[in-house]
Order: sequence, then C-alpha cells, then structure tokens
Amino acid sequence: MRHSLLAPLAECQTRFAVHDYDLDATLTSGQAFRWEWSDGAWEGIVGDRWVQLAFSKDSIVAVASEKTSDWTWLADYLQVEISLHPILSSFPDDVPLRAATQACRGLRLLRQEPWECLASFILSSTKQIVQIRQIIHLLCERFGELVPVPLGYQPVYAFPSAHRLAQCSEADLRDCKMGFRAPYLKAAATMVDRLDVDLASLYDLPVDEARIALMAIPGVGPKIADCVLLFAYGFQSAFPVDVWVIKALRELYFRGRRVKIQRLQRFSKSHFGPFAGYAQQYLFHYMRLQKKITAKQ
DNA sequence: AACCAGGACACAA
DNA sequence: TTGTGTCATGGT
Repeated sequence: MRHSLLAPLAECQTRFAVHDYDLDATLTSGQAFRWEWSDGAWEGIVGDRWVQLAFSKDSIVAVASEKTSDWTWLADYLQVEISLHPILSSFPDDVPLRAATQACRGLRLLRQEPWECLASFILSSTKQIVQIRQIIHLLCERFGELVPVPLGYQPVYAFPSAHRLAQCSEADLRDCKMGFRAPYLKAAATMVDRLDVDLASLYDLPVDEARIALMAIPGVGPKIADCVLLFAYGFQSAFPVDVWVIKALRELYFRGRRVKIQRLQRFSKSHFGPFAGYAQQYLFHYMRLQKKITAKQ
C-alpha cells in the first residue's frame, strides 16, 4: 500500500463550513500563484506549511502534513469567516458587475503574507500569470526552505525570505527568468530585510499612508501597491488597475473610449463603494473567463 | 509569427 | 503634469 493513498490522520485534518465559496475561482484568479490542482484537490504552501484543500458542498476540507490543533493561519488565509452577501449587496446594481458576479459567484479575496505578496507582484509586471507562476516556482525551489510534506509527495519549498533574497546576486535572480525585474526584487528584499520598510507595521496605517510606504519600494508603483494592499493587508477599497481592468472599465463603463488610468481610479472610488477591491477582482476574473470562452470558439 | 502579458521608471516636452 | 521608449521573457 502506498502511503499517499492512506487516509490522513484526523489530527492532520480539518473542515471549514463555508457558504458562497468558490475555491477554484479564488485560487485561479491571479491573487496567489503557487496553488496546483492535483488529483481532485488543490495543493499549496501557506507560510511554511504544506496544505491540501478539497472542496465539497458548503465545506472546505484541509489536510496538513503535520498534526495541527490551531488552524487559524489557514482560516485567516482563506477568509472563511467573512460572508459574501454584505459585499455583493453593497455593489452598484449595474449590468457589467451583475454579469461579473454571476459568472464567478463565490470568488473571494485571500489574506496573504505581505512579503510573499509584495515580491510576487514585483515579479508580475507585464507577465502572464502562467509565467509569473514559473518564475516564482524557480525562485522557491532555489532559495526557499524545505517544507514538510506527507510521505510519498515531491519536495516543496517555502517562499524565500527577504533576508535570503537580499543575499542573492542580480544574476542569481535573473536566472529565475525574471529579467528586468531582478534589480527591483533585490532592492525590495534589501529594504524589507533592513526594515527600511516595516511590512508588519503597515496594517495599522491608513490606506493612503500604507500605499505611499509601499510605493517607496523600488519596482512598486500604484498598481502593485494596490495589489499588496488588497491581497495581503485586506484594505478592501484598494483597486488595482491592470491591463485587464482597464479593458473591463473601458468596454463596460466608458463605451470603449480611451480613458486615463487616473480617471479610472477616481471612477472606481466613487462608483464601486467600500468593497471596490472585491468588485475589481470580479471584473478581472470575469474578463479572463470571457477570453478563455471566446478563444475556444 | 506578430502581439501581448495583473508595470515601473527615466526622460522629454 | 502628461506622454513615450525601454526593460526581459515566453505564451498564445
């Protein structure tokens, strides 16, 4: 009997009751880049722990590689406590947003670790999501710490610390296929490691101040700052404007006209309300789903 | 085989 | 302040 086929120990397993939770949409919507679908379940690394997630009706079953009594690290990451209804009902009742929320109902925002999120999005600029995943995979494999996995599984690695990446040469980083982003990542890692920016302190700041602090980091402009504010710190008014969101807003709200990004930012603030970041994520994922559908025809 | 990808930055006008 | 070229890589 192969170990990987054995049922996991009860001490390694838990179940979260959820409503309106689309795990697939959540893990494939370009917030996090390390989840892999394998044999009917999602496998990933949260912090320094391996975890497997299986979704069944109204519950998520999680399996860890080691005995676990406190699961708050995962409950927090997956945001299983929050309910979607107040968010969706806060949205303006317009056609585009209705279509987007229907197309991927149950899509959630994760709550990720700030350094991994920051570094990942520094690597994301003008890259397709598949390529971002490849870069991060190489980076973790080469510079991340080994993470315990169940018997029979391939070795996996934690996302490398800022301290570790600060020690890398630019050439080491370029070898991970990140191109011109290498000096940005190295500089960012150095700043974070030296506490020139204290990522842990940004939770307590007002959004605008946290945004300014993030944008002081090399390679971090408005868009990447907004991603980190939204996906790591939980500032749900943050509204990342990337090429997909530009397309969505132009086509769906501005009759295809060419609109400046700054104006789109102001529009999002006034139009989508306090959970604008959620609206953004629905529009983003919706546009990418649409493209997949039309590409198949 | 061109075109484009969850952008940021230095520089020009 | 706003517009343009550049950066590196590879998917579609």
